[in-house]
Amino acid sequence: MSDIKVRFAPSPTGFMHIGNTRTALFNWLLAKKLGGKFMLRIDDTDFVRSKKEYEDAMRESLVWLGFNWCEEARQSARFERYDALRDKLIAEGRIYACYDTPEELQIKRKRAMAKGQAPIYDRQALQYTEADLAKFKAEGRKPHYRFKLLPGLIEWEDIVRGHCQYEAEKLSDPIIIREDGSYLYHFPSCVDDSDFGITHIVRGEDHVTNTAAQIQMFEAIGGKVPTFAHLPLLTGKEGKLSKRLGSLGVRELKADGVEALAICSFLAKLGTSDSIEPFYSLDDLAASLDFSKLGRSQPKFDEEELIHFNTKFVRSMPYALIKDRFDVSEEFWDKVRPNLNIASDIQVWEDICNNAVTPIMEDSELTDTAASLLPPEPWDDTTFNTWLNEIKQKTGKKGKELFHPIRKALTALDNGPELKTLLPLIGYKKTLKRLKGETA
RNA sequence: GGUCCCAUCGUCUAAUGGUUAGGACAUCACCCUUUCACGGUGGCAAUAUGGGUUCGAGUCCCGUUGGGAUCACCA
Repeated sequence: MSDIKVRFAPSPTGFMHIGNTRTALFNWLLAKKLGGKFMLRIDDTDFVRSKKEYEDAMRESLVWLGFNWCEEARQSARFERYDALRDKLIAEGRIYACYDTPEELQIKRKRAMAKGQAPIYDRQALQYTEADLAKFKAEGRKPHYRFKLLPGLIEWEDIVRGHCQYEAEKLSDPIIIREDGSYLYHFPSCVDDSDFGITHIVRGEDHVTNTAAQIQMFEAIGGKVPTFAHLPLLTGKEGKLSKRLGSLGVRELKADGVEALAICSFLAKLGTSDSIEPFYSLDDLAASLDFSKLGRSQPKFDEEELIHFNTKFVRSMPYALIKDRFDVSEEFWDKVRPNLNIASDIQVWEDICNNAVTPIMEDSELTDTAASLLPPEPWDDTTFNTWLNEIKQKTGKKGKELFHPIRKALTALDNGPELKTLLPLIGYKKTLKRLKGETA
């Protein structure tokens, strides 16, 4: 076992959606491919927005998707650890108190931008006088805290972006502790990644500038800087699709009959030079993972395409994947699956073959004739053709006029598997009754 | 506006500076199927733009245009 370890760190402030899923997927696949571990971390430092309901739903989605995790942590249980490191860094001068109000900061930002300058924090807090401090105290103002970035070039080798570099001077010192004392994302995330031995961080490219700041944070807390991979963000027709704007929930997709593995196959290959094709196990998908095949531009995610792909996925899905979900035989599945749109439609066909169907009579004359000519069982491979030819001769009907009324009488549907394969599944008795217009 | 990133068929992408610019998905046509489908075979379809470097540029350089990210007391 290698010491490779990755994590998926959702904040329980919403449901699992397509953007989340992609991030989790790439992390899981990387761990699998490298023989490493995948851990789940609940980033619930935002008490206001974090909800148990979301957390539960997230786990449920993760399980459904097949992303099993071997370890779990929760940030809200680790405040003592963060506090200790916070105090250490405050003592070292790397974390400093600020008393600007959000309004003041906003004004500063706007003013800087209006002047064509970078809207980065001016570090006024580093120049407070005793008098300033006394005044804030008298006013009852509470501080928030920032992490002080050291000047210089911050560099890293990104698995997907290659060499990356930022000048620390052009970045804003990130706020890491709110006025109410609660932690923001940056700091706990670095502490945890360091403490839990995370070796690779795979996330969306909306985090690249965060990475620059966090590299200094890892160094400040004496942690090892992990290897980063920043995935190009998915875009939709309406613009970007991120964990905040992402509207396409995994639960909804599941409810619509989209297979977990279809989602994974699709997301893993979208934006790569591999063609999007069905993978019927996550292990196979992991084996095919290759970051060098990822493009650098932002792929468009189209739900229609996913749905379409899912249909293709289902139609060649092996029996092993559905045998515990539906009570049908392998033979039945193999015969009917080329006509399914979603897997659960197999139930519809199961019912048509084994339960009562009220036929739809389009051409009674034809179906009556068909009934009178229906040969008794046992049937063999030639039975259907022979039978149909007799109906054709007797009625003079052919093509669609011949097939459609029979199909409607037998299945009450417009389309489906070949009648030839369907007939033996329905059987003589039901066939005969339905041709006569009886519910059977 | 500062910083960072991106730009090839409708979509995802391939192409050591030399290819008829390739593949996949979609689409269209045809074939198979005595029906709808499934399946099979083909066709259509692209280097954003202006300069430069070079014998030769999708590829290297500069500009322009367009897009995205970030600059939150969100993550």
